[in-house]
Amino acid sequence: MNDPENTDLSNDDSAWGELTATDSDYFLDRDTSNILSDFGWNLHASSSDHHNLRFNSGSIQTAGVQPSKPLPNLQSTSSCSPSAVAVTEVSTSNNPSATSSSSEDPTENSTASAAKTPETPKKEKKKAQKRIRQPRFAFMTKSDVDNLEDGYRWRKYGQKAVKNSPFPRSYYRCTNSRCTVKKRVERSSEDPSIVITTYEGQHCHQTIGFPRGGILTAHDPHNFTSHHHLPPPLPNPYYYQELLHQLHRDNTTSPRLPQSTTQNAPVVSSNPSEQGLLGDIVPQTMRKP
DNA sequence: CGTATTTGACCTGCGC
DNA sequence: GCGCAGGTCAAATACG
Repeated sequence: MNDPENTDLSNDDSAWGELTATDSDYFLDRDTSNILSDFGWNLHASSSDHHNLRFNSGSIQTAGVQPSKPLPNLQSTSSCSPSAVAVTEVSTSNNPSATSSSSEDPTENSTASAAKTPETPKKEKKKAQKRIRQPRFAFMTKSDVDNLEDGYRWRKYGQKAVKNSPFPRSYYRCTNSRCTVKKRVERSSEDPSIVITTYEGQHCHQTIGFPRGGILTAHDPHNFTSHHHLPPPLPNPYYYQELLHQLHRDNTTSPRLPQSTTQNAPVVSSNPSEQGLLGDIVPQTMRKP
């Protein structure tokens, strides 16, 4: 393969730039509202919002796989429904040609890879239905921990060594049996302190809170002095919604980007805990249920 | 005992 | 067609 996103993402800004251009990945610096709506989140952020969401070098790098064509009515509320997610023609990580479209089967969703079964009956089924790629988006976070808390529970189902990277990539799946959201976590080969998280799909349920830090942590962002834990709950539609609102609000008052109070690293973390970005972004409603 | 993680094997897709 | 790399499965293991 030709240098998949993993290495690209972890490399530098230019890499992300490439992704944007060649891989049709979603970058929030384009049109946030469109992107989110494509993800099924009917949000309407003002055009100014995307300024705040410009997570290029120095902020959260957010990218996702953009469907070759507008996603068909992807409602987050029903994303768990096979029909809802169905027919999302999206390009794979880096291979525009690797597109596929078909109905998604939540149960069998494991995609074609359900493979491993010695029996062949499933094999045929696999062939019948191509692997489906759901919209994805990734972001980089400066963190010591790989598995960032995002309010959801994830179950690790695999780990793979990544080419051109000394760090393995971990594969997680939402523990919600109905939820087909997956995420990949890997460290940047360039900057080991940066964690690259890629989400795929949408949650069809709400967060369960922060198991370890407790959602209470989000209650007072200022308490987050450490830049561990607390990843941006990106995949959460609700979160995004509030995120946009918050950003929009901030933008109108001060055009500052989510600043990193930690260090002036090449890639600023999205750490809510340490900087405003997600920490500040956490909506009041979420802080105070 | 139930749940989560680890890890080797297998499958798929793509480039050559 | 072959080989490589990414992605997933599932048995074994660890943990609370």
